[in-house]
Amino acid sequence: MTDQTVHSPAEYFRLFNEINIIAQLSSRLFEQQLPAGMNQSQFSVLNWFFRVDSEASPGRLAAAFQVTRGAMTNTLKKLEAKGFIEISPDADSGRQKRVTMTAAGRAMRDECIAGVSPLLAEFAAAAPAADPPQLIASLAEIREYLDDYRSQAHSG
Amino acid sequence: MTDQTVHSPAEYFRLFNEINIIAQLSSRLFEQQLPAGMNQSQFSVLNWFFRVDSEASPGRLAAAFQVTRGAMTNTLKKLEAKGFIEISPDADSGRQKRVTMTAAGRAMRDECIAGVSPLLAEFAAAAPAADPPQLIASLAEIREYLDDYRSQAHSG
DNA sequence: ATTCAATAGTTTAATATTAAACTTTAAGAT
DNA sequence: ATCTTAAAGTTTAATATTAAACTATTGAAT
Repeated sequence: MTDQTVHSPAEYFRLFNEINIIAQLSSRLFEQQLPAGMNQSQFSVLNWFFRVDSEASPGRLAAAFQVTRGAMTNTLKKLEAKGFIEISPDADSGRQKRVTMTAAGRAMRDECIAGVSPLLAEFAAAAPAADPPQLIASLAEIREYLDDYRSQAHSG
Repeated sequence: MTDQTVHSPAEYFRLFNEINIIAQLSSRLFEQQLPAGMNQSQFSVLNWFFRVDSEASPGRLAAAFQVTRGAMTNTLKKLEAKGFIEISPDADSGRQKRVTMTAAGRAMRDECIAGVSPLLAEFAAAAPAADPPQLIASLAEIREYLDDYRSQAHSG
């Protein structure tokens, strides 16, 4: 149990302000480094298959990225049209689908990483955040809180 | 090569991932607390007039929030239509405009704050971030870096 | 077995945003 | 003075997202 002072709501307000502006700026910068036709949402899905699991339902992906199922339907359609993923019926459940990444998808994921790496390297070299691991830990905590809050408020 | 002094690009990648997800979740939560017809962009402009200055050009506001001038034109139109701001010609410059907040705008800003306060208070009470001021400072540093980076990369 | 509710995915309408083209105004070079 | 360039704001087309309505499937209760 840490000895915390009570932080003001206004402080959290500023916190979310900063987060929003960074999200906007960084998303734009990143997307500019991606190969033509790719955006952050599409890349995130390909990268998820690389990092997390070799297959998933659309709903699982929507939950992972905190977007609506409709948004994920749209993103997956784009990826499927370009041959980066395959969408097949799920043998175990008629209402679910099974999404997997193709070889072309893996290649595109690598291309995206290559495109983004210089920017990230430059960023890491400049090191504008004093302690990234600590920062990530704090943000993860906030993200989990928000995620729980949403679940409670909407379905409970 | 340790990640202890020099931080890895991958770490920054995770950092931006967290930031993006939080931005998405928090924006949605906040907007749900605002009075009907108001969104975060519109509220931010009203709040800016409260916090920062009593008047501004559209371009100054666009720069403050890191959105395009086109986006700001759109937001200001909405606010003007509802009588929350006034847009008048600038006496000193024929190509600039002068935006000010009306009394109705101040009232709506207060209403927004009232709507959002319970959520923020709940959040502050739960205190999911160990050290908000430190977190804000780190994020501000990143935001400034990104802002500079963009200026350098795009204008020379 | 039938009914009812929940779940997975899709579709639709509305909206906010970007990038780029455009208009108008200002400022500087000659 | 005239021309050129930059700046401020608007408009347009494209796109991603949400919320809500919709279809189809599953599972549970009776």
